[in-house]
Amino acid sequence: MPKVSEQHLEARRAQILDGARRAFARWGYEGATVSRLEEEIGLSRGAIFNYYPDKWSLFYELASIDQHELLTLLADEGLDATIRHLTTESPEWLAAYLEVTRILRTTPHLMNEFTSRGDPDVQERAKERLRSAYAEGEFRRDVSLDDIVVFINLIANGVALATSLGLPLNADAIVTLVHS
Amino acid sequence: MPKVSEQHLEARRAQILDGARRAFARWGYEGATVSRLEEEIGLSRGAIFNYYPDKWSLFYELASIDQHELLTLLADEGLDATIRHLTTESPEWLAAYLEVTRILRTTPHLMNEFTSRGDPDVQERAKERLRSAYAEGEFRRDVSLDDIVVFINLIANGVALATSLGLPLNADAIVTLVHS
Amino acid sequence: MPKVSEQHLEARRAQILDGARRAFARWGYEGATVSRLEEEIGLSRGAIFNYYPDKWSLFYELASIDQHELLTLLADEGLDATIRHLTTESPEWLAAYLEVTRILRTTPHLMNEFTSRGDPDVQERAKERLRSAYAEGEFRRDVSLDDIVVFINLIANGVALATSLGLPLNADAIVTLVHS
Amino acid sequence: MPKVSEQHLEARRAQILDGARRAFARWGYEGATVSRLEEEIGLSRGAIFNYYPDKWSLFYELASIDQHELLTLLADEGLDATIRHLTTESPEWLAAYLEVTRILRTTPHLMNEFTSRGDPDVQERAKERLRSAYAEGEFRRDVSLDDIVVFINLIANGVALATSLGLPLNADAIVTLVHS
DNA sequence: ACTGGCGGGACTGCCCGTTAAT
DNA sequence: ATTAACGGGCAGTCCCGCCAGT
Repeated sequence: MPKVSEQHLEARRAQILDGARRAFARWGYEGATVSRLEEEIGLSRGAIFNYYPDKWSLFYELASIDQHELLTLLADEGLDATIRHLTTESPEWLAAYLEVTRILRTTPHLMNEFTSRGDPDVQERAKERLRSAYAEGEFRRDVSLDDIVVFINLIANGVALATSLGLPLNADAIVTLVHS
Repeated sequence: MPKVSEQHLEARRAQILDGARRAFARWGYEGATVSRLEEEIGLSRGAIFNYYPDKWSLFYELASIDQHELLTLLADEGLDATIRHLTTESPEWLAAYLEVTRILRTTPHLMNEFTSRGDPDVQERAKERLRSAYAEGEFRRDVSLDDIVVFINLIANGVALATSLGLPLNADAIVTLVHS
Repeated sequence: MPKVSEQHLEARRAQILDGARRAFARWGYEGATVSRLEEEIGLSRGAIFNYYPDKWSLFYELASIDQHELLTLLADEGLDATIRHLTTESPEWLAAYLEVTRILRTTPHLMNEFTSRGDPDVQERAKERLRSAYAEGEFRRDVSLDDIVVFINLIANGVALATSLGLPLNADAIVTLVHS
Repeated sequence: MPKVSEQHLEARRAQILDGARRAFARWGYEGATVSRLEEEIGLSRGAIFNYYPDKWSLFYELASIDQHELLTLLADEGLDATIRHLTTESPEWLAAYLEVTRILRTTPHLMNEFTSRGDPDVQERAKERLRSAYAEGEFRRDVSLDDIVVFINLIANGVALATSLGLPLNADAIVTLVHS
């Protein structure tokens, strides 16, 4: 029997995630000290750690949400829309996202958890979407679909990184180059 | 009249850079504490900081060496060789390289210094190489050279990031996809 | 809505200042390492630096309190009482006070802040007190008031320094010598 | 059988002392790192520590020289000249001199050594000079000579401190005020 | 539910004096 | 005699997360 309504709890979680995303975007993961998280979120340590056990799980939650969104977009709207989405995404947030690869790399436990997370259903749908696009000749046929998937991943990463570095990207050109 | 020979000094610098690269590769930039640098390098703080004023300049030196190598490769051997080189580069080291984008991003002063560094001559030669490849029709003509350069940067970043994340890359496929 | 009462906070501040004064008195400014401050205060780094941003501001606060006390004494009780007060002040603390002149000297920024701090009202009252004492012939007239003020400062500093060096001072003699 | 002439050794010692005095004056005792001493002296650590076992003994030597000079001046030229000398002495050096009182205070061993050092003969002559000045009525008679000596010490210290703080001193006024 | 005081660990960079090398 | 590489200690301070208190 919670003292406050479920809605209140949800609103708090949203508030915390929003603020945390801003803080991570602005300062990066390590640069986003708990103190800065407090500022950006508008709640104190106690409140934040009441909802998320530690800083990492906050970030983890945000990354999971993103991954889900991106895969859903890929499954529903296709590759072009996804790439365009990436180029318009907050560069700073993407940079923070990239930053944590170090933490993942140096703590294998987290790495496993991180990569195996996500809704298998959406992942399957996204893969299916790419498969049919390949079948319909949207991509070059002199390279296997698997390699194309890797390449697309690579483009996505590249876009993320370039965006995070502040390089001006021409989304149209990239979309064109990826195809045929 | 230095106490030790120039050779000794050079050897020490190499030893330090080598160890530092390993440490950064293994632990990431922030994860590579000075203590771990000491371990990996095999020298004490006193020795290390006798050659480089601080941790950052150590990393900076390594990054500069890399950039120079890469541009030289691009200028001399062309794009394909460069991409292949990237895919065989130590993933861990690349990850560390990516990690510092945060530091660069949040300290504009360093960002400027970092991006404007390097030998202008090599940079020009690399650009020239791409220009002539474009003129010779190695790349698609429905997109401007500028956009292609951005795209290639993007590929490079993507390769680096994918490699750092441990994704298995098929260099041939990527090289193929970049062309036409 | 703070977690602890204002009284608690005040008590903590007092505890910290007291301990810090003892530590500075015992070990001098530079000699009072944060570790020793912890010991003397009885709180951890975390607690101390929760109230004061750094070691210097701790010292600064103590010095400000002292200066205010001394000027108030001069304004209310006059010069003799002030000199007597100085001779009974903790020699060790005065020594620490003198020690920081080096820090002030070598960092002009701090010097300005340090000398321009304090309540102007009390300063004015103290000056006024000296002015009327001069007018009433308490001091020699063959020297200007300005020079006398400098001289008094000098005496104060000298008393502080002598006290800090452990010289036994005869307050009566000094008071006598300062006058007419 | 020294390899170099005694003169050379003496010159080196002088060079070291000169540079050290400048460094201490500029940076204070603790602020004068060995590196800065090297710069100012123009010799390396090895050379410096070849002549003086450590930083402290360097300072000690300088302080001893000063004390001797000052007492000699007092004995030969009298109080006024001594005070004037103090007011024209390098303020920075005096400040460094004051700074080490902390070190002396916190290490009783050094304190004893420091205060008991010096040529007893000169000390006696200086005292004698003051005694006769007192006898000839140069100072007030309503205060004992001992107290006057303390007072003069105090003035000296005060002058040193004030000078070190950059206060503009009117030597004439001070000399006047000390007398009669 | 929420606050923020607090503990204590860890970081980088600096500093002094030793010592191997010339 | 002189150099400078080098070891190792330690300083200040920041930071995360716990939990006492409201």
